[in-house]
Amino acid sequence: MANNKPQGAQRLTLKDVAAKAGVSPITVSRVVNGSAGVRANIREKVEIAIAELGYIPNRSASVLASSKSKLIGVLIPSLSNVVFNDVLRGIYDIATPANYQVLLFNTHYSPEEEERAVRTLLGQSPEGLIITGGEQTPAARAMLQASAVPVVQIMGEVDKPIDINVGFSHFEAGAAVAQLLLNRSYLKIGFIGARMDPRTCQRLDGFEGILSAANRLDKKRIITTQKPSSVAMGASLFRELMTTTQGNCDAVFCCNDDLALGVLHQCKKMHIDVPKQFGVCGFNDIEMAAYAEPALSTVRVNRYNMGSKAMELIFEKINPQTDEASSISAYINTGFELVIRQSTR
Amino acid sequence: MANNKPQGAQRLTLKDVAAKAGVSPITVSRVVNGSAGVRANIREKVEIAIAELGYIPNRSASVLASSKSKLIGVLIPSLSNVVFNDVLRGIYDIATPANYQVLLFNTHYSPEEEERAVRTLLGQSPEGLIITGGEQTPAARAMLQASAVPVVQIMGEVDKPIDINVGFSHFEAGAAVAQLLLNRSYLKIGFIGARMDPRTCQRLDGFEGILSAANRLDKKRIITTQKPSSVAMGASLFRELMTTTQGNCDAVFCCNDDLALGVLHQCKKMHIDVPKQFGVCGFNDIEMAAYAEPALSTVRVNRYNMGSKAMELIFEKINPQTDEASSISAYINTGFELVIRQSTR
DNA sequence: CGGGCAATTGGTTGCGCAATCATTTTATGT
DNA sequence: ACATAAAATGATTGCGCAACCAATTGCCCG
Repeated sequence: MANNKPQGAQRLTLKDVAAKAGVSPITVSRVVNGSAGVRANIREKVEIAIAELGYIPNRSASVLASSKSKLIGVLIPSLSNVVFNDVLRGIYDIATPANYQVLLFNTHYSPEEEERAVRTLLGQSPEGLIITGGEQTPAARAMLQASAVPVVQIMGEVDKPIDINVGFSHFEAGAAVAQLLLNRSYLKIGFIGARMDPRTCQRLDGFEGILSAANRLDKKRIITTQKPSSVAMGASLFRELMTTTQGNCDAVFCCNDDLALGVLHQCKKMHIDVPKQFGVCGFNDIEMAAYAEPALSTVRVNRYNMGSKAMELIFEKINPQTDEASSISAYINTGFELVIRQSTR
Repeated sequence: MANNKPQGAQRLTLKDVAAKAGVSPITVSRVVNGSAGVRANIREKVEIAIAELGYIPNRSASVLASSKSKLIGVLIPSLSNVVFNDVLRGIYDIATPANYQVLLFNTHYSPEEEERAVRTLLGQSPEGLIITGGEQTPAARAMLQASAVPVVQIMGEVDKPIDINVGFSHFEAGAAVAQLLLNRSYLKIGFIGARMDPRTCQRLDGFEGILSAANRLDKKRIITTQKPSSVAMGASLFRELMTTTQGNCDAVFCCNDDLALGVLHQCKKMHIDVPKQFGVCGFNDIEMAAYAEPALSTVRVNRYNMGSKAMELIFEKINPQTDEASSISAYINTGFELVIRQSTR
């Protein structure tokens, strides 16, 4: 039995505190909200009453009365993907000190779930929204547009931003990797991708574009799956790549580092020499990339920054510091950077 | 300029929808809440009006009026630690389909931040709380006790649970690792730990207990830091261990797999043969553990389960299915499991 | 075709708080 | 000490919704 909790304790209100402190409810409200204009001795009296009673203000009532929610809604497609950890950290690190709360939804890469989450979220009068990518359903987009709430689309560069867009061009990043591998004189370059969300597809597009321009594109070397990404999946897709191409492949761009780590592992097992015989490039630059054997070449991305910058922009919009109201440009490019280690020649 | 959003659109209310549909507000409310007892034709009329107007109910008003929030508060100490990803996934996977929302707070391993978060959270009339560990401040504990909200403490076994406790004994897990290393005839066994949160300390305690009983404990072989854990930190602490003990050490228990991966990396660099010359055991069994070289022995833990089980217990408490009101035992042991791979003989 | 009953619909009220404006108290200067 | 301004405090009201109970409607049966 774990039922050592009281039942139905009557909720304390401002009035209770006011009675105890011998002031009016509104004065208590002012103390709670830290607004100036309360004499020190009264403030103290009220604070003591609050402490003794253990009063906790009712947020719903406050939001309803003031229509200020101090709430930021965040929609991300996955909780298992480490990438979003860093983004979230960036968001929380800015939001929390400002006394804002974060309501987080996992959309599982589904625009429909995303639409549902947007609807739910807008019901809470959020003061800002951070959403992933630009593939909202028309209905979700319409709600967002109509809402008068600052919206930041993060992660990728988006075609027509709803409001603000913070991220980088996955297309260009994919192209840069293709160019890198070409420059290192790999000739039969493949691609391994899992999950294949919109941003992964953009990387593939950019990648294919460069290869195709160099007359080096062979679609047989592109192995993808809708299943989630993992190290094991990387190893498995690599085996598939080797089978499909009958070994006629000398480098691969993996859509993330987990996959690439799996490829590296599999290469060792198959006695394929990386980077001489075979080049491997990942994406994201997770910590393990530097500690792999050989160390993994990859693409570094400012995940933390995307989150923190998005939050900062929302605050800037809520509370314009500069005179020219919205000097915020629609697209903030957080960039990317090739990190060349030992898995490519 | 990114200011393509309308300003101050008057918020739609039940009344607006009611007027449009030609019914009373309360009927609209019933449709919105999906309660039975609305004739199909009226329901449809209302639904059309909702869709045309794009009405979104105001959650604060609803919570205030009904004191049902459909909100679960979650307090975790870190967003960067992968461990909590899995826990969170477990929580969300149960909460979301039940139409519950999750309000997540990062306490940064600080009981003070935790207390603040508890206060904030209780102001939102949550229907359940999931918090990490049992080291709440007295004030936080008191608020929690007084709140009549189901509280689940997760991750570790807790001395005196506030309400329900889901986790496993880190003490026993640490002891089990010590016993394992002893059994594999390692004699000079060390410990490497970062962050040193309460659960890590419990693992160390259990570990020391066994070594001490076997007369094999040497505190010089225990290297810890308060700094966060990482692969790099593992390598660094290992170097420190080797310096401090002048190489008089033949195995190490790392408080998590990241650290252990760093140790493995450093061993390779220093040409130390794992597992013959030196044994390494990690903790958590993250995916990379199996793909390390040599594959890492570690301790597997049901992280996802801790989250999902915690949520299920909250639902059970909110909405008792069984007749015997609270047949929930105070402590649910999610267990752990030694996973022996190639980094130990 | 009508009586009786269950199912459906609506009116009123209050949830707890903050905005607004009115009132009282305090400080300042002469 | 008094006038005046300035600051602090209080009273009233409404935010949008659901609970509660009352009124109405439709349905089924004889």
